Amino acid sequence: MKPSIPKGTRDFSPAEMLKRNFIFDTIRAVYQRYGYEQIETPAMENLSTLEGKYGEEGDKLLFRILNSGDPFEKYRQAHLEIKNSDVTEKGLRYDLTVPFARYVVMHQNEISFPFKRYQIQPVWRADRPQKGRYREFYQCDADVIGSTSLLNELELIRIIEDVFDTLKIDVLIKLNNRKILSGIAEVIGEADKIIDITVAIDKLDKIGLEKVNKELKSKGLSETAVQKLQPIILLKGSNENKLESLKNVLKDSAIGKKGIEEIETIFNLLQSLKRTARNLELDITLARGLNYYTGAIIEVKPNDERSSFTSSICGGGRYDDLTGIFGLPNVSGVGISFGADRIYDVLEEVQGFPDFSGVSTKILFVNFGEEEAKYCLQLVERIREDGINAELFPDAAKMKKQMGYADAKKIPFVALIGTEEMKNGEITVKNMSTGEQSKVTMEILLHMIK
RNA sequence: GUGAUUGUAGCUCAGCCGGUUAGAGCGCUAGAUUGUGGAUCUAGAGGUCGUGGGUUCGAGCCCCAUCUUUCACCCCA
Repeated sequence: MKPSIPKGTRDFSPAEMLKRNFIFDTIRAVYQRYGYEQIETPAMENLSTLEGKYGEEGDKLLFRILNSGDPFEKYRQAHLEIKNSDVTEKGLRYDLTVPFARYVVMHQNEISFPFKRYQIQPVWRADRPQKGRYREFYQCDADVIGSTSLLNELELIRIIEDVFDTLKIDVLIKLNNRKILSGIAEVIGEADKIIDITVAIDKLDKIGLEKVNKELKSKGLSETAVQKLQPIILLKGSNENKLESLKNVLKDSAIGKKGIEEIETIFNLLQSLKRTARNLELDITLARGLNYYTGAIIEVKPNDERSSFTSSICGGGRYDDLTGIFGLPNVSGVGISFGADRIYDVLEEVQGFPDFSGVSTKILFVNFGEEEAKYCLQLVERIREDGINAELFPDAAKMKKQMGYADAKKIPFVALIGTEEMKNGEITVKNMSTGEQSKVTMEILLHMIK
């Protein structure tokens, strides 16, 4: 049979794993520097945990796992109609936030709040694959749960800056607040249509004002409401200018004013760190994940001409009551998630990966035969004791084969030890990039390849 | 879920109007070179033309279905 893998999934070869680990290691190091602790949760969750948390669309994109055995058998025999819930009760996780909420509720007695956790694991969505969209991809989440302080929002923004600074990706961080969106819906007299409004204006960049207005009307917004909305969604200028305008627009909305206050607090905190925040933009058309965000909404996009990515590579926000549905009310959380696979694609486009040659094996010992190999084994052990990656070729293959192996694997040094070297206690070492070759002692060799 | 698009050697791709035994470059293996990789030369291996049907005297090429690739919509990391 011809081997294949499921649609939207990928294999990762050694060269790709070096790059992927560069991303994971960077994010992990930053998370740890800010005091976040790692957890993992199972690949599969009970469907009761997942269903209804991601909206109608999300439910369709859940991978459901068929119960083991032949779950259809008894229904078939009795000629009964079969419902999904009869044959599947588990599903692959769709994101890391909902499983985390479940984790917090189940482990609430072991956790001392506020709990700062990070989690780097794959998630699965039965989406049609396309640019930057896979059916299996890694999310790198950090959340703070059990604290309403806006210092957490500030910290997450600083984490985003640190990660992309380290990865050397220019980004634009967009910030909004769900309370501002609620305020806007309120002042235009369409408070109950907030989801329709936010979904529509979120597309402003993409489809333009005209189509946004058309969508708004098709969702049942009145002409006057749409007209009232125009100056608000077209707000331009600096963050300060936008905030001043919004204060005026939302002066009669308590919730709207609260949202403005939160945004201002975050900006002020950033300024107190003497950060210019030039890559931080207040964007009131930013809606995202409306299903559980209640306060801050964060989205990060690449800001580099060489990248064709217009979709987000990191997103997040505050959700006031995510654990409520699992029976633990009044616990607020705020978090972000880096999309590792999209960051990978961006780094490829901007050629931002460092050179990984020589990060693996530093020296290969050529195998000339049983006796020589046995002798080399001790030397390889000695080199590894110093923490240097070294290997002995397992077969007494032809020199051409062994040298070719070193070449293909970009191993910078090759040691050749035959009967002559064994007798004299020497090591013939060849520098594979210059072609130079010399006879040295172990001490000198260690110095050379360190 | 909707609309396009792709599939020929390990990889990148040719393949004429439907016509005999499907080609190239790179890679791979072996040799030139029995203790020396990359460069060169020589030889060799490697194909169910994604899969299953159909049309035809004849299909890599046309038709249908299906899987897959890529892209857009919806939605999203």
